[in-house]
Amino acid sequence: MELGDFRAEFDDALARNECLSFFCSCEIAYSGRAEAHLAQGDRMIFIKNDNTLLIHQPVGSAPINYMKAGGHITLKPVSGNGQKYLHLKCVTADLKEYLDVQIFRVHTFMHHKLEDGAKQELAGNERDMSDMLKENPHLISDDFKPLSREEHTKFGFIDVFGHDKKGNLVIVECKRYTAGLDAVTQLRRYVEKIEELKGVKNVKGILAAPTISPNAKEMLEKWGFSFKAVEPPMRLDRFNKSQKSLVDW
Amino acid sequence: MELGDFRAEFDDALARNECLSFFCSCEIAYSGRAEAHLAQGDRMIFIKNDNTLLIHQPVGSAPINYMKAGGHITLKPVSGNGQKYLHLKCVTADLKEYLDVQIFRVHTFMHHKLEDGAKQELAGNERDMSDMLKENPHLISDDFKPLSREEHTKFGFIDVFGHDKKGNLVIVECKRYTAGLDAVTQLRRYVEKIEELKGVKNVKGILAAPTISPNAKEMLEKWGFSFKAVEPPMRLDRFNKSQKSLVDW
DNA sequence: TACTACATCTCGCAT
DNA sequence: ATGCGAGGTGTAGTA
Repeated sequence: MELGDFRAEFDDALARNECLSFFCSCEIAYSGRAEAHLAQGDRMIFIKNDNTLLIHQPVGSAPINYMKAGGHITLKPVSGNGQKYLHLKCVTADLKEYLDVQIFRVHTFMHHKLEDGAKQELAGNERDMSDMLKENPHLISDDFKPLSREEHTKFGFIDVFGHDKKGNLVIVECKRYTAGLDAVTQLRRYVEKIEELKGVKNVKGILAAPTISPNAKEMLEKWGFSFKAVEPPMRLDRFNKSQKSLVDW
Repeated sequence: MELGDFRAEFDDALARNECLSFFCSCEIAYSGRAEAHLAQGDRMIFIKNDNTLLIHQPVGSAPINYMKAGGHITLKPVSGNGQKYLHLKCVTADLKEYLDVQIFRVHTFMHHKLEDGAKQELAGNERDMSDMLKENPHLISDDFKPLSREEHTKFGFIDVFGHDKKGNLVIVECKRYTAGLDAVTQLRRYVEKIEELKGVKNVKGILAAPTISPNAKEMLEKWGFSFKAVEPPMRLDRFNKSQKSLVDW
């Protein structure tokens, strides 16, 4: 696609607040929270309604460059060093971040006004897991009595909080995947804070997750906490519902 | 765009391992690490060389749905309930994750073979910050003598490790942004492990970051550690280099 | 492969 | 706005 034509259509689409996407050959520089440079190559570039700008290489999940919503976007022709190219620029409102793209060739370009008010519903996150543990305390232990869930304190928030028959306070930290060292330190922080706050010493810490890493287990036991193997809820759902069709959710 | 035409062109482009991007009206279901559903609306869909699949709503940085590289992608026509649509499906090789997209309308479509072997150079990450502190130990204190950087141990890795003139071991944990509770617990874990490993008690913990949150500071001081205000390196670079042009990196 | 921590993390929620 | 933690986190580095 000829660069002049591209520029005219780009500006027009941008002015109408459409979404834009194009494949191009470009070179990229970013300056802001870090400094980055990417040599010339083919990429796909997206610009959204809110001026979010995403640049993707032909492989990988994460964008190689991006600017968050609200940036100021411009596209200017440049002639220099015997070559012509377009300079796509995006600057944040506070002028702290810059993205500069030298566009040498545009392979294909499309733009359209997109309408979408839908929000994704999601099941099987950590919140659902703590719900499950509060509703099914036997998954933790026979004498666990949950009192609250997602208790917010100024030093963090506790997934499930309760007590046992022996009068111990019990704090449960749950993770959907293999619990690591960070999960243990997090649990420890909560336990110590509750002990301090309530002025007691009989606070039990329980880490509930499908699995735990060896080092984390070692540290957990050293601190007198315990691990309880618990599957995250949506895995159980799928097992129980035996292959219901995915399209009709 | 007519759905039949789209399908033919889609299959052809996919077979040739091109990158594909299109705007469409669709409804989405995901099942795998969680269960998700997104009602009908306009989105942009990307498919990369490695079968990475990304779906973006018209606003926001993160994809609303995605499948990582290596999935098996198919597009089939469906007639049912008096309506016709296309069923875009992506399944991981281990069959543990499914993405199902009902495509009701395709607004625009493009595809092209992208060639890109470039890798991004990036400066100003945490590694650069620990480098800076090792090279300029006075940023920590006048008597800090660094010994190693990014020391890997089985219980985590320490950003900068050294000692002072009084013979204390010194562990520096650095963060590029405001240090929070997690940074303090991380530092504490390293300090305690080193004390245990070396059988000593004189290990000083220092948290180096541009700022620290109030709760984190409270916890830091309670544990006898200290905070040192340090700017991440690339901010200094920009200040020192006084506005060098961004395009010529 | 598993484990660990960073990320220009992003996002949501609560203060 | 800031603080805090989850995320279908993704990604890199290492044992």
